[in-house]
Amino acid sequence: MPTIQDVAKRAGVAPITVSRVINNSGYFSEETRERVEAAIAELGYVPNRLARGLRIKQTNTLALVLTDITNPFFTTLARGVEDAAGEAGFTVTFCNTDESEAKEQKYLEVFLQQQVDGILLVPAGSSPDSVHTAQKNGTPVVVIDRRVPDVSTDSVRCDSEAGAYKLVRLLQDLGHRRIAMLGGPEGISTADDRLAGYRRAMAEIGQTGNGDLVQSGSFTMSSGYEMVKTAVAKTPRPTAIFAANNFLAIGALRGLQDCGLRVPEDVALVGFDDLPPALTTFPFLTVAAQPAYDLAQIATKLLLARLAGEAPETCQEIILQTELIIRQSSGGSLIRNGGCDRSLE
Amino acid sequence: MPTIQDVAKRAGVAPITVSRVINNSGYFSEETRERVEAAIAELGYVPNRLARGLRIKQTNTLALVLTDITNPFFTTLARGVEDAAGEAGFTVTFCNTDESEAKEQKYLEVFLQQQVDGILLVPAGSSPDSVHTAQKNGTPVVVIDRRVPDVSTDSVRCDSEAGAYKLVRLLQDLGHRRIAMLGGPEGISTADDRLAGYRRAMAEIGQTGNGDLVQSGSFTMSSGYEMVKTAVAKTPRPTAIFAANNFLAIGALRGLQDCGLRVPEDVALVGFDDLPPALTTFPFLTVAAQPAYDLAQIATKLLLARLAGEAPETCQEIILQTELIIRQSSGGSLIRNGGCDRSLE
DNA sequence: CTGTTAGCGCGTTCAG
DNA sequence: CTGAACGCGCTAACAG
Repeated sequence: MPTIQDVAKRAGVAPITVSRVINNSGYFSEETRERVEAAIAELGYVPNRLARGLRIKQTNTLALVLTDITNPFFTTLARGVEDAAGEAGFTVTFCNTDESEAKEQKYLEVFLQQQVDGILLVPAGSSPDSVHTAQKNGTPVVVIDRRVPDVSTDSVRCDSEAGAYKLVRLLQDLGHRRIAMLGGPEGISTADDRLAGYRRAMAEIGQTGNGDLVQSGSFTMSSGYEMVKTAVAKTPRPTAIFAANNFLAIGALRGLQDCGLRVPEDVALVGFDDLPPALTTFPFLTVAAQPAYDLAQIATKLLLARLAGEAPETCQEIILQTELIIRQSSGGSLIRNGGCDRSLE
Repeated sequence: MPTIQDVAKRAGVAPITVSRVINNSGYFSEETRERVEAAIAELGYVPNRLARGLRIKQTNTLALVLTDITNPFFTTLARGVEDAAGEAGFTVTFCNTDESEAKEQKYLEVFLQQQVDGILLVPAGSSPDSVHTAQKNGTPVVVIDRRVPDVSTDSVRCDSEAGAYKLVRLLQDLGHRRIAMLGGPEGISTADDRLAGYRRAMAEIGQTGNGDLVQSGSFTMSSGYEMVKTAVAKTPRPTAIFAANNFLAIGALRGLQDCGLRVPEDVALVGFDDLPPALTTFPFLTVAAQPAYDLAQIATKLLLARLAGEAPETCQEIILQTELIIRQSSGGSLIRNGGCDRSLE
């Protein structure tokens, strides 16, 4: 592969001149620019970013650490990050921790070694280690979607507590009193906050100790499937179910169908996180939807501002609200079409 | 940030000795290893991969160029690549071209500058430029999912022609003769091949010139929505629709519902690419499913073999088959539950 | 406007 | 088993 030296020789100039042309920095005449560009084209020269990064101590790269790349919420997030970073001339490197703190640590280490300029992190657990590691290294971090305890860091997320509260209140307004909760992993702030929102709403109707109606699992379809079966086996049977994320809701729906229970006639169902329209055969689930794309844009811009030294000294904590989207699965008087073809509506 | 020199000083050894310990190469005593590791821990030393890559001319990084990261087919692909690469100690860098050849060129340039060791490419168009650019640079490429004309390169994909043929034959076996096709972008091999499969099946029932039944658009929900409306406006109305990918199928379903047409009673519908169960409220669409994860694993292993110099000289072209998954949307005698709750089945 | 010198952090080469 | 010298490709700092 040709180097900047080869280009310089061919153009009859010094390497630094080639560098100036490539990066459009400093001064050079129009004529030398042409000569250099001709040489670059003739040789098929490709600048080496490793060498450049080593020299200038900046790579124009951001890292995005996701916990589950198969979840549309996170792919939408990824789009938002990529779009915002791209506009600023930054490249994004993704990875997928599979909700494992060990993987998270490993990837983070790799990113730091790669000298990424900043990190957008969806934490896989409640350990502050990753954030600390990055901060000790002097690499700015913005935490997305979830809280991490015991660290001071920029963070951008949705108000899960309020979203959950709204959903459960909706169910209560529809007349439900016995509402089961299918929760996410304990220690994950989104799971904890959604549970808190549920508890607050339930307390308002005088139910405080309804431990038997609450379960926690993982953010997967199979977990939703298992938990819902346990939930509907209780006596008396819950009349409504709140699933703490999109995969849990789908699993719950499957489980209810397998039990021969109709949604919403026999059991109402609401979930957290919407499914993209392009992936949904029949929009059916009532959900609290998070503005994933906006979340990502805001987080990325905050990180870029930090890198540019333009952000305020103190840590920023930005919290967006969810949107309640009411569809058939919650049932009740808000939906009026009572035919058998509701799911084709 | 501490460098290898700092660690060396602290441990009372030469930098090269630290290097040997880190990379577990060459010889060193147990005692020096301990001293070096202690120094690394005390200083919080993080090796600089830029410097390492610059020196050894290898980054242990693969690039994965995707056209649409919101499509589950591609996220599954990404998982497969990441898993296979991770096992071999390689890191994966993703990007998203949005089906734009210009973006593809831009990202490719960046990846080459970053000195990635190999590239997995889902081409956004039919131009061989990207593959040529990489090959001229000496960076191995494996093309995934789609064919690229006029280049000799490794490639791994599914047999779209045969998959489409199977789907259309299924419709024909169910009695359909007037079958409309909602195609993808011309020039994208998967779109072209699926059209070819459709044509072959239609020719077998004596229909060769059914140009009015064929449309082409983009691989999006809105395109499917538009095209299906045009399709059902024809006289006589088609009795079945073949959508060339998952987003097109969803869009078609929406369009049919908006026209007051029931699926499958009024119009049968089949699609290409399955939707992940965890994202599907009601499994409903009959599809030709592609083994995305396996595809990715095979492609990655092929690329890694190339890098290791273990692959045969000649270009490999690996073609997998699709699986026909029959659900309600194709209708007909193969489904027997004729109730109104079929979509909740 | 252009060039020279030096060094980013690491690992190969060769010598002990 | 350990180390010294050198260079990977690039650019900051300074000279001219």
